[in-house]
Amino acid sequence: MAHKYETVASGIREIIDASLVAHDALPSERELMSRYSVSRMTVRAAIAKLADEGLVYNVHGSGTYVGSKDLFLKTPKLTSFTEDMTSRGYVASSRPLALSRIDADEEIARHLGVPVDTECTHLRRLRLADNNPMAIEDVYLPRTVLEIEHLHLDQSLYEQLTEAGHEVYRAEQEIQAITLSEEDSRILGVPSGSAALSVERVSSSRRGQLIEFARTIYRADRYSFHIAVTRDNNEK
Amino acid sequence: MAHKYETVASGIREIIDASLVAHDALPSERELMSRYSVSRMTVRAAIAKLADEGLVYNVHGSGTYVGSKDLFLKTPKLTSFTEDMTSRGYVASSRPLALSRIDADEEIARHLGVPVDTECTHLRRLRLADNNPMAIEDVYLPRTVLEIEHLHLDQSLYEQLTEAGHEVYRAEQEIQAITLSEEDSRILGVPSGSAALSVERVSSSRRGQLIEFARTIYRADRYSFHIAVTRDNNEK
DNA sequence: AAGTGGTCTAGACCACCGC
DNA sequence: CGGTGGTCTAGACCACTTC
Repeated sequence: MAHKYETVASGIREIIDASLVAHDALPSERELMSRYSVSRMTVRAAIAKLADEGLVYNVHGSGTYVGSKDLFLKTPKLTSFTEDMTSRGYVASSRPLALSRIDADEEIARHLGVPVDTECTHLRRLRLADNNPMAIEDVYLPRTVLEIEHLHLDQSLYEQLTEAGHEVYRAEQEIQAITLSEEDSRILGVPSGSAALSVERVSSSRRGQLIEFARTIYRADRYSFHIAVTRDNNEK
Repeated sequence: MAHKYETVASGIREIIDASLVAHDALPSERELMSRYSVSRMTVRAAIAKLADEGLVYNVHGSGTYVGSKDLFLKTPKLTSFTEDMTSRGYVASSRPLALSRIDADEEIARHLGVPVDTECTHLRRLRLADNNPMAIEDVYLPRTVLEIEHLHLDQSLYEQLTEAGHEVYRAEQEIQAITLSEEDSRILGVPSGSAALSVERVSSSRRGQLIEFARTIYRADRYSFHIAVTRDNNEK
């Protein structure tokens, strides 16, 4: 355990697991200070971390309390398809449908922030969960980010990007409902004209460099999107 | 300006607006300390607030930088339909379709965490943007939260809930693609069988009490969901 | 090696809640 | 009123990036 506040945070987790339920009060910050022999700032750093995850919440002047279990879910996180499926209890797999070098059309160029006709790598994959079709994914990468010859279909794309010095840190996602094309319906094994969930993702590095544009089309009958949001009343 | 860190945060905003663009470095924390005559912790509190909003980001050992404009605004936030439409540049309006007292069925009871047959208030509204149908919204509230006689159709529901001591603080949302029913297609003015975006929301207070279950069905041709996500590599 | 953000101490006073 | 979390000071050392 590298840092003290992480030790304290783990300790608080144990206290909660051992003896507290939703809306019970935690020991006060001053009590935790002496219990772990740390300064108050360290206790507050630990609590801030747990509050960020929604495990506890603060009430000014009253105390810190255990959050309700129904609301445990973390802030939405950027995950790979494999991570996403694993967390949903499926075994993820993948079948390549196409891999080619293309010139960016207007839409791809706009999303990647590059000029039209910039050389790009295009990868189209069928994504499966427990060996059943779940989604069709199209990924577009500027050739300068990852050359097509260096792309290994049997390794995680994010891992390869990290190794190439383009670690994905954040992404913007646009979620919409669409009606499946004839071809996509056939690939996904659903009736033609079915509804589907389209997720367009633009990924970037910590420093803001655009790395990837991807569109994933999920079967509506097998996939939904779950996010937790909070109301920010303390702006400005 | 109540607190010093807010003053510092405003000052940093001004510095950015006046002379910095995306990925430029901010003055160092120690420089800001002396410039505003505050302690380092206060500077860090200000920067933490701005980083939370995505306006700046930290790089350990290097500096604090201005976030890229494309990526800064969209931390997912819990918004009312009116706020949402306003931020998208539309004028929101509403037309009540039904208001009744019902007994919770299994689904509603599960979402609201109450026994089946608990008395609830049900409000169904057509939501319009610039006077064009955008969505159909069904809201279910336990009667103990807001009695049907106290519900005013001409006032914001969230305002009324706040006044009744049930301020909505966070929500879990489930987003999926659906195929519109005959009736909903007619109400929304789209062809029968069109795809639509369904957003189910369970709202709760800061203390975790479940307040509201709502399902909003958006026209797929007019609405999409935009969220920014980050990759959390620092868990555990 | 110099400069940056990350963690931490040992105090202090303020704002808010509940009795 | 006493106890709580919220803000703040004036230092310190560590970890990391950059040159």
